[in-house]
Amino acid sequence: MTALASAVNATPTAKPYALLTLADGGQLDIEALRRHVPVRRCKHAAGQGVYRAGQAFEALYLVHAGSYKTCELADDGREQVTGFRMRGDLIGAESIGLKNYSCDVIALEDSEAWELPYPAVLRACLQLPELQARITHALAAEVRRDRSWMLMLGTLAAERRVAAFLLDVAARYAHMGYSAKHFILRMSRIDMASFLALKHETVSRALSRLNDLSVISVQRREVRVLDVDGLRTIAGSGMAVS
Amino acid sequence: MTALASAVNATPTAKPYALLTLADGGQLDIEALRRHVPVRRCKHAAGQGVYRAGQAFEALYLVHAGSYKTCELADDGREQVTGFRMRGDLIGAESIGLKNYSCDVIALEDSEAWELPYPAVLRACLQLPELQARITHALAAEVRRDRSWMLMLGTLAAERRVAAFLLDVAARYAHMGYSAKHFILRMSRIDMASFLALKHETVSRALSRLNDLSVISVQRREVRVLDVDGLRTIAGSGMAVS
DNA sequence: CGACGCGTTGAGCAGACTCAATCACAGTGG
DNA sequence: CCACTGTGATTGAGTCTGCTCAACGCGTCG
Repeated sequence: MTALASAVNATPTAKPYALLTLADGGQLDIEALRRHVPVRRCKHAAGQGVYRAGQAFEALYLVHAGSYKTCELADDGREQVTGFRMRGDLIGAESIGLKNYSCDVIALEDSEAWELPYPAVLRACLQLPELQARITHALAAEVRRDRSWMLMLGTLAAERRVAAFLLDVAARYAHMGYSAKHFILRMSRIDMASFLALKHETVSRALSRLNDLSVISVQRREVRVLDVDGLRTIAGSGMAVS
Repeated sequence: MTALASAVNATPTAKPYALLTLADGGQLDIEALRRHVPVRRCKHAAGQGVYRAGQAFEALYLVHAGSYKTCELADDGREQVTGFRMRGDLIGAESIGLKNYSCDVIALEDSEAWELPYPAVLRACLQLPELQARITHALAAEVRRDRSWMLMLGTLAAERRVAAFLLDVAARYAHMGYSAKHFILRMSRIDMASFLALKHETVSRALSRLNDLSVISVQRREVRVLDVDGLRTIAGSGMAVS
C-alpha cells in the first residue's frame, strides 16, 4: 500500500460505528444488534477467504473495512467474480436456506468483517423487527443490483462496460465519504475482467482508451475521473445501479 | 397454441393446489396462507404485464399457470430479459423495500398469477413464521440463480450458453412434472437471445447446430432432447442452476 | 388472400479474443 | 545496495466468434 493510496480512499480502518448505512440505503443500529447477537471481528489478509463454497453455512458477515470479492465457481473449474463488497455490505445472505455456502468470498486487501452467527441472527429477528426487514431489503437490493449488471453485460460493449464499472465504483466511494473523482481500485485487472465478462487485456485497452480520450486518467490502479459526463455518455446514460 | 403443445407441457391450467412446491425447493401451505392473506387470481393474456417498472409496489405474485418474463430496462431504452418465471415461482420480491417496482413482468402466453397484497403478507409473516422464512429463502435462491447465470454468461461461448439454457428449461419442466425430453419453449428467439446476451440470429444458428449434431431435434419452438449427456458436455459439465 | 411476426440462413465485417513480448513494481536474497 | 524474480499491467499482431445487414420461408390472423 503506497502512501498515496491511504491519502485517497479506503484505507482499512478499525473505527467503530454505531449507525451503519447499509448498501441498500437502509440504516442499522449496531448497538441494538450487538445486544442480541454476539459479534466477532474477523480480520482477513489479502487473498484470504471469509468462507469458501461448500463450507458449512453458519454466519452472515458485515464488511467493516477493506474490500472483498464474491466468486461463483462451476464444477468444471470455471470461475466468475460476481461482485465486490465494501464497508457496510452484507455478505453471506445469498446462502440463507442452504446447509453450505454457495460461493467464495475473498479479501482483496487486508480487511475486516464482523461475523454474525446465523442462529443468533434468526433469534434476534424475533426481537428486532427492524433487523428482519433489513435483511430482506438487503437481499432484494442484491437481486436488483445483480440484474442491473446483467442488463449492463447484455447490452453494453467492452469500453462501455468499463466506463459503467468506474461510475459504479466512484458512486460507492462517494457513498462511503471518499472522493468520487480520485480513487484506487482495490481489484486486479483480472478480477475486473472476470466481473465484466471480458479478458484482462480488453479491460486494460479500454482503460487506456478512456485515458487517451481524457475522460479519465489512469496509472495502474489509480484512477482520476476527469469528465464525469463524458464517462456517463460512454456508459450509456445514467447507470448508477439501483 | 397447437394441439401438440397442450399434449406436451405447460398448458395454462387452473387446477387449484394446496401445497405448493416453490422454485427453491421449499413448500408452502396455500390454505394456511389464504387464511391470512386475501388472494386474488389475476389472468394475463400473452404480452400483458403483471406490473411495469415505476408502478407502485403493492403486491407479490405467485405464478399459478403459464409463464412470464422479467425485463430490466435502462433510462436510454436498453432492455434485457433477466429471467423466466413458471408455476411456483414468486414474482415481485426483488422490489421489496421500494416504493415502485423496479422491472417489468410480462406474460409469455395466457397465464395466471395469484396476487398477494404486500401489507397483508407483512402482517401474515408475524403469524406464520413459515412464510417469513419462505420469502427470505426465495430471495436468497433468486440471488444464487442470477449469479449462476452470470457465471454462465461470463464463461461460456454462444452455443454452450444455448445448451445450458435448454438443460435448465428441461430441469424446470421435469421439476413441474412435465417431460424433460420433449417440450415447447414458451419464449421467442428474441427473448431467449436477450436473456443469453446474444442476438436472435446467433441463438437460431446455435439451435440449428445442436440439431445437426443430433443432440436435440428442434422445429421452431418444439424441442426434443435426444442426447442429454451430449448436451451436458457442450454446456460444460453439470449446470443445473442451484 | 395478404400482411405481419417469427424463425432460419447466408455473406461480410469488426470487436473481442489469443498469443506473445515488454514494462513496472514489490519482495527477496546475496 | 543492487541484482534477481515473480506478478500484474500494457501493448501489438493476427485470428475468429458473434454481430450486422439482408433475403427468404413458414405460420397465423385479420
